[in-house]
Amino acid sequence: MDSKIVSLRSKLEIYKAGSGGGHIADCPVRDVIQGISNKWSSLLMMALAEKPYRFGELRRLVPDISQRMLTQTLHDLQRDGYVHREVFPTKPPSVEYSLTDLGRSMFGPLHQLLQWAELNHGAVRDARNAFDATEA
Amino acid sequence: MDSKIVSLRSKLEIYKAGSGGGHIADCPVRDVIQGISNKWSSLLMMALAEKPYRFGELRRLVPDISQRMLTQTLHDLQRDGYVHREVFPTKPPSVEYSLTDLGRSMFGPLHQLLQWAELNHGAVRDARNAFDATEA
DNA sequence: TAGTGCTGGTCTCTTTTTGAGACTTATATA
DNA sequence: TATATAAGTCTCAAAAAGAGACCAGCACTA
Repeated sequence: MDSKIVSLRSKLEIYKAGSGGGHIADCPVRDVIQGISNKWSSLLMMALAEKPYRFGELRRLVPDISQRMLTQTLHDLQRDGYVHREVFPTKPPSVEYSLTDLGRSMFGPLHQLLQWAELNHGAVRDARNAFDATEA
Repeated sequence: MDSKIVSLRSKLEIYKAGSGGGHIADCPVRDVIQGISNKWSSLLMMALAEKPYRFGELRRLVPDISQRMLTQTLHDLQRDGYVHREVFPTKPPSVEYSLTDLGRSMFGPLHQLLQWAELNHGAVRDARNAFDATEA
């Protein structure tokens, strides 16, 4: 058994134990992971890892995100310290979003996962097709 | 510029290009990532990476997941080929969930991200506190 | 000078997703 | 006979996400 896995498991146990008054912040791993486990976070991290982008550029880059969710996801990423927001006093004012050091640090492992996805999407698609064929 | 990032970026472009009739499956990376970027997937992967678990055990291990979402998330993980579901003909029948080879393969990079979260939750918490202090 | 467009959003409304919790079926146990 | 257990499903309420109108301030155009 990998000791690292056992270590993460123990974090899970901490939360499990406090089923009475336990709050999500009691499990640090969950607290951090749930901040980036949503539909748009990893996609925006991927874009910003390439280079800083302005609000409108991100909107065009990810055409199926609503303005509302783009605002909110960037706000959340900024709050967690992954993204820096800078307003330039142009007319009209423009806003640039870029990764912070913490954001670049987090993108390291995230990037590994994205690469796995790129390499293995075939296997996942096949599994999905096989599953759908047998259950339907 | 890291050529790997550019490579992933090009995948994003493919989807961007097809804004007319583009479907999410046109971007393989997004297709795979969105299957695991949700509230419970990584948590259940983390649990099952330790050892196989039965339905009721998982429910007790993660006390704040609803039975409905546990069923659905396991179903989705099984559909994507990460999880194997086995029914044992006991009375009443019991069901065991375990990782497949594909699931273990995906857990490699996911685990790196979980470890990052474990190591850096302090920095994230600090960033959050600082942000909340200035905006309030 | 009125009209138009650009910026980066917010506001409201509708649809989708999630959560809470009762209910099920078949068997074992008290 | 009453109760418990397993692994769910079903229904209804609450929360989150998506669609799209709307906003302010300024520059450019007609």
